[in-house]
Amino acid sequence: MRNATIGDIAREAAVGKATVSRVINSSGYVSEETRRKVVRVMERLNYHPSAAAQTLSRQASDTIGLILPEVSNQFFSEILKGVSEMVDERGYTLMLSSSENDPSRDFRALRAMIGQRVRGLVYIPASDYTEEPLRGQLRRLLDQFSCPIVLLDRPLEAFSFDTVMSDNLKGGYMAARALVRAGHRRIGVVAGDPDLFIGRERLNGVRQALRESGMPLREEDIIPGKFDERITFERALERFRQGDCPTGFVLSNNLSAFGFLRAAEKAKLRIPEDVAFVSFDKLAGQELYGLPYTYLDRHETSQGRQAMQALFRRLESPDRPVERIVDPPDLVLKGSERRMP
Amino acid sequence: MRNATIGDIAREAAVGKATVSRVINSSGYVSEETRRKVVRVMERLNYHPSAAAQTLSRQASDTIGLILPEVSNQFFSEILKGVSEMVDERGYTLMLSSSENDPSRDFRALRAMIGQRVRGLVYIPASDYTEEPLRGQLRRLLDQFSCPIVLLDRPLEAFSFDTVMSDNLKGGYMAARALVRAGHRRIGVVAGDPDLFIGRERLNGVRQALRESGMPLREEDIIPGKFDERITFERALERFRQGDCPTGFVLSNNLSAFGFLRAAEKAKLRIPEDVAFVSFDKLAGQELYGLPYTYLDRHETSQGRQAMQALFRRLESPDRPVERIVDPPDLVLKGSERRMP
DNA sequence: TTGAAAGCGTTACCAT
DNA sequence: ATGGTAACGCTTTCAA
Repeated sequence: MRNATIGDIAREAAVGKATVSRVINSSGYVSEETRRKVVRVMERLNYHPSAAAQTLSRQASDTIGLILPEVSNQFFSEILKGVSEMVDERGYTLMLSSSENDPSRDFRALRAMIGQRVRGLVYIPASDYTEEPLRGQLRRLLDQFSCPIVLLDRPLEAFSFDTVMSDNLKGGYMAARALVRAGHRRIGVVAGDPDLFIGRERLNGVRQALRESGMPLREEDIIPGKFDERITFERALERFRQGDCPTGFVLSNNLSAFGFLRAAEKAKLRIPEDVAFVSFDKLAGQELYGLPYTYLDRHETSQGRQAMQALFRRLESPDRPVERIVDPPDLVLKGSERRMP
Repeated sequence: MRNATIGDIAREAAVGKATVSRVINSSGYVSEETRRKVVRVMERLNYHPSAAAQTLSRQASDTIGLILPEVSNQFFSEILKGVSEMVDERGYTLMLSSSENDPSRDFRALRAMIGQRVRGLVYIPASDYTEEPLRGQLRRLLDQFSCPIVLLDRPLEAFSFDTVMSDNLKGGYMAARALVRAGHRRIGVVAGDPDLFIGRERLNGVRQALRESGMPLREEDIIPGKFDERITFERALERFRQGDCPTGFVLSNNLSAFGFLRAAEKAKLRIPEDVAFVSFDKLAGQELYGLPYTYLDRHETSQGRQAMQALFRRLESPDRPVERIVDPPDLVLKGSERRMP
């Protein structure tokens, strides 16, 4: 049973399609009487305008695209929440794609969004795309968007899009400083993916803080975790067993924290007695476990909302200067940073 | 700069639009030579067919809709992951809406999906809609879908859609039995939302197990948690302070567990020495904390995939009998169920 | 205040 | 094997 069309409504209400259209969009002149008549018919026939037809005719859709690297990572779920809320509030519709950190899936998602002619795109790239030919391919794809694009969480150098991201340098710095203040004299780090700017940046922040504190980061105290739980687990465990460890670590994100904590447990290291840490990103329900867990709050939901706001701002004034919103994290002390004698 | 259209391609390649269309869809006859020529032009012009135009013309979209109650609840994130994976694999596109457990937002989401003329809908309702007028409104909306609908996680009685859900009765039963086996002689429950079938069902499972074990559930041992963290926290704390408590509890979902654990901590009750439990749903990263956490694994990602598979099955054979897939949870013993002397 | 008709970018039918 | 053309459901312009 076909859905009612504007033609059906027009016929039943004995008016022209144009009039029905005006009623739908509350645009142009329609006498109150006609309006009511039309509305009644629409209700009777359960009329819902076809988004596809509207998009085609208006040459603009009501869809906002969101591409993110991992749907089921709590960090991105919170971002999704922020984006989804605002999309809803403004009466848009959300098209979601997950790249699972894979550039080819990232590109596929981009192509799908182009096909949808999305009204705006919030994009968390799977990679930094600093190397050819990927970067060129990305540019070609991004050029196809005739709508605003906001980069979220991961900036893309050499592209000038509005961007909302954390202050990663400062974050790394704050985390390391917290450990220093707690009295640690040797500090290590579970580094994020060195292929990602945000990974290097956090590491740089740590480096800088340690240098300033006169205890430069040693190469052997950098555990390459790549923002991956398993890799972090393996490397951290290896490092623990090797001995001669720092007393405190900076962890680069929530997945690093998972891996690190598993490794610590396996190595029978107590937190913070045997090994202390400060991590980027909270863990769902961390408060409960009695586990001390000091972290940098990156306001994920708020960042999602900010990205959408930036998108809407640009939608309204396309010529405004490019925006880069850099959100400084908040340090939340929960005891895991402590130095035990 | 407009996106290229099929007309542009046709002109540049000096062929008819129909031919270009055949190339796009690999349908009908096109000589290899022409095909190549057309493909070359499409690549040169970065051609991406307009999804809206295709939808309109084919009278069918490539979009799958997903409506869920809470985007940022880990349980639903995992479901989202399963759905999103399959949508991707089959070359569809995902439209996501979150109702935040609010029927009016639920309805709004449904209307949006109708407008999109989605090809299929995976629907986790915000409510059971057992009462009028809501149920009637829901029916009117659902009737507008000319595509398959699969109910996920929460069944809707009086509607005969394909359904994928947990075996909640059995889950409640298993959880309570686990406590009984562990030696508990008095068992309570943090009940889910009594307005939801799944909430009542889990409670019934617990009741049944306890009755069979000759220690019927007492009214005062039912803590009304409503699947809400805050409510559970408050009620559980109240109950703990009141004293004369069961030694073990069944918790109805992950949010109940959060609230319960916070309350236990606040009341200085140790797990499982002072109070034991078995909960529905895992917690992200629970393994890490050294917190014993016995739970029922409900295979969320798999359920998401199963829902999509059911959807595709129905898409392929619309006349097959209605399917109800009831997934029994797995009990994962992690020590929180233990009875300490 | 209203309606006829053109156009949006495809697909599919029908000729050729 | 190919192309012209009429849909598809809506918006928008223009005339009335």
